Amino acid sequence: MRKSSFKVSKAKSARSNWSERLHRECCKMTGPREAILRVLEAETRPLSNQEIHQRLPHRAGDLATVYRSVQLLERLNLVKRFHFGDGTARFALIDERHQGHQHHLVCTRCASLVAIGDCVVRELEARVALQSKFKAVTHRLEFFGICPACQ
Amino acid sequence: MRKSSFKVSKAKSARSNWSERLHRECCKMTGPREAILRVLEAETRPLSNQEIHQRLPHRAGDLATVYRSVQLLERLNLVKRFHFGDGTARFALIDERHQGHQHHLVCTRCASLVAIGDCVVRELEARVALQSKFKAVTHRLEFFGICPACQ
DNA sequence: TTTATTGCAAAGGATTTGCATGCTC
DNA sequence: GAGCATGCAAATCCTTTGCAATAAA
Repeated sequence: MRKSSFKVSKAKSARSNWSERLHRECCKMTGPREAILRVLEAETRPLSNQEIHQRLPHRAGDLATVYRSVQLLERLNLVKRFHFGDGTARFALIDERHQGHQHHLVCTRCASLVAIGDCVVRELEARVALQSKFKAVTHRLEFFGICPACQ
Repeated sequence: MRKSSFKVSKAKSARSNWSERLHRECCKMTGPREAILRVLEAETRPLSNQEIHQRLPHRAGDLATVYRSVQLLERLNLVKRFHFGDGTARFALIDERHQGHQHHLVCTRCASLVAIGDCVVRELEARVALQSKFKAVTHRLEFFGICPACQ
């Protein structure tokens, strides 16, 4: 079956990509880290540290390790951090095709996620940077709403 | 002097607006609440609860009261909450002319603030809502950078 | 073997809450 | 006077950190 074999090879390559990315920064590919990445791979919606920890295979990683790993993975641009406004950070795997820059529509009831195609803010960002004389200007844009299932 | 008398009357009307807004929701205009609003009025950049508390006139409000008041004022749409990514919420008075919908460019070093003229995301928001079948779609957009003084 | 990483427990910081007292309306 | 708001202290929740033990390269 074409489809499944494609999936397997895709998964494999993702895992070795992770490993490579880690090694490039003198970090090790450990059990907990791979487990965390798999948890994030299995769920599209952003997960809190707690939620990641709960989904980990039995005894595969302490909560503190989840915090540390997720922080590392963020630095390596493998995961993206979300702020929904409650004081809890949530994380999702970055879609490689968008190089980490992508915006989302998030359901405020169930936290399910829809990716928004393009970033229309880039031009505005350039203009803003120019006019304000700020350097290293970035932006954060998220949409919120109530998804069909929760309505 | 025209300018200052204008300022005074503007301040007065702002204060009675606050009062009115509070009464509309069966809330009282108390000493601490007015003091907090004045602190926010005096500073354009968003302040944390701690910072608000420190700027309060002597003994005019407990830190817990600041938390409670700011929460209330947010609900009444008098102040806007900012998340800069460190785990601390910051608050600023809402500019009435923008009905609470405005975007900002924030300096990541000193938290100084520049308001961005228009919201270019409105149209995109409508499109997003339509395609995704989400209801009550809103968005949050902030720009970050390093201001001229901090460069 | 060397060095990064983990687990555990404790600390830190922001925020919330319970409750008796005090203050607006 | 009635009911909301405050002060104070304790409790919660998320997150970070120190350090000895462990696992990856």
